[in-house]
Amino acid sequence: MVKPAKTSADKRPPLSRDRVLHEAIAVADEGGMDALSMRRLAHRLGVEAMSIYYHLENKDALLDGMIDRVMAEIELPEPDEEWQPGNRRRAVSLHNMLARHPWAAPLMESRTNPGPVALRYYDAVLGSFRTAGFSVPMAAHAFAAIDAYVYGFGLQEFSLPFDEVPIEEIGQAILQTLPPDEYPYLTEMIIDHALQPGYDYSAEFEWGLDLILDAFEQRLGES
Amino acid sequence: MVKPAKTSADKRPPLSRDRVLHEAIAVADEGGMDALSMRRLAHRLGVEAMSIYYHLENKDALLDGMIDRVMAEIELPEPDEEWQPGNRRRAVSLHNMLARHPWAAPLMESRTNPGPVALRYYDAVLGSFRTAGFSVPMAAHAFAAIDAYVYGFGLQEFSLPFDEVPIEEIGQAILQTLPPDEYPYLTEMIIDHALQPGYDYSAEFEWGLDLILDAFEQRLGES
DNA sequence: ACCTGAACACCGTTCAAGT
DNA sequence: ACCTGAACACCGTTCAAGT
Repeated sequence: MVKPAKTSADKRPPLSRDRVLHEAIAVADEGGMDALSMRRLAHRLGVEAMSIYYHLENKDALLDGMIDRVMAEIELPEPDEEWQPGNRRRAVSLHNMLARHPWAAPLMESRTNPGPVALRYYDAVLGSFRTAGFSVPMAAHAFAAIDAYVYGFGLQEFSLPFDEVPIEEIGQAILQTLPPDEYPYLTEMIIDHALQPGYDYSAEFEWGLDLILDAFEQRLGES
Repeated sequence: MVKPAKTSADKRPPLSRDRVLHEAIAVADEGGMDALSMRRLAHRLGVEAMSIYYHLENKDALLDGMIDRVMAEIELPEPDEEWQPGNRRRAVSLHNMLARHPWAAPLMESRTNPGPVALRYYDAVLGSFRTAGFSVPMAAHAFAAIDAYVYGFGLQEFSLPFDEVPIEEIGQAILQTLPPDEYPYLTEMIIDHALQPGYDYSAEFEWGLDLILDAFEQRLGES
């Protein structure tokens, strides 16, 4: 008997850990963490909910796997790169990753078992500071401060459901209900800054990032 | 007929928006966001789940109410206070609030309708910068950078379930499974820094905060 | 005015069973 | 080896009904 050749429409690729993780990230990217249920994910994979449990132990393992995957999207500082441009590139690419995966920031910080991708990432970043002459405590300061800034900025920037409604309308809407003499500085900020034509909030990210990087450069020179 | 005097054990105080919010915050503080279900909350209030809906429209309104309440715990910069000590005090008290309510950081950033408490907070912070001579764009920079740092730091510090297990054991556990020659800088950081007797991670927060505040002080002097 | 019971459309997960 | 169906203990919310 000859095995019948299957047409491409005939059958989906078999379920696998990889396919499940890929689709889970897609679901979370589109609809947020609330949209990611085992049942809905299974439906998108053309399979029953219970089938997922053959490839991943439970939902926690699914979340760990998703984090490991998106962390691989972060560019590492290169060994032959100066610490500042290397970490600038890393921070910007982390920021971009958080833009693609708005659900990731809170999740990354609440998981306890770092995968190999995470460990390599930590080691590369710490290495970039140490080889540039940072002391061990100073490397800890730099890692903590830069990452707190990047995650925190991403948290406010990307966890808002502003994909459809442009930020101007939000500002306008707030202005409508705002007694201007009760909140003069907030009113001023919205009118004279946030609602100005050239305003670009994402430029704010790199401004603050450079402030922090420059501050470390300075401390390095002092010691 | 005389109304019978009720003994204190006889009856709980009647349900109210205030009691619901108070208890909801307590539940989230103890068990995290996952523990907060309408049914469990109702049970703690000695009431059926549906009773809550009389006082709050739905779970979203509950979350908005919780955020408004915890934001009231943040100390505002005073009008007669210098911008730097005022914002240092504010940032530290925000950090403390996030320590008490680890669930708050991701939630605060994902809500869209700021209550009166939030508006007053924004206005007070912006006012402290403007009266100190910050331009409007510079006040925006400062607010964005400082708050990104505080929220991001709190995110990594408090969303970990490290209440019971001390951080040393975590470090030890990671070390066990870590091939030291593959991750030399990470190994060094854990052994020579994180596991040292005097190590205090919470001191890291104020170190980075002062770095950022000083950097703004400097830019102010330059312009 | 304030609270409840039953019902609906969902969850994650276990476990025995199918191929 | 890989997938499924039925079942369990949960969710948020609607709606009509109780006092």
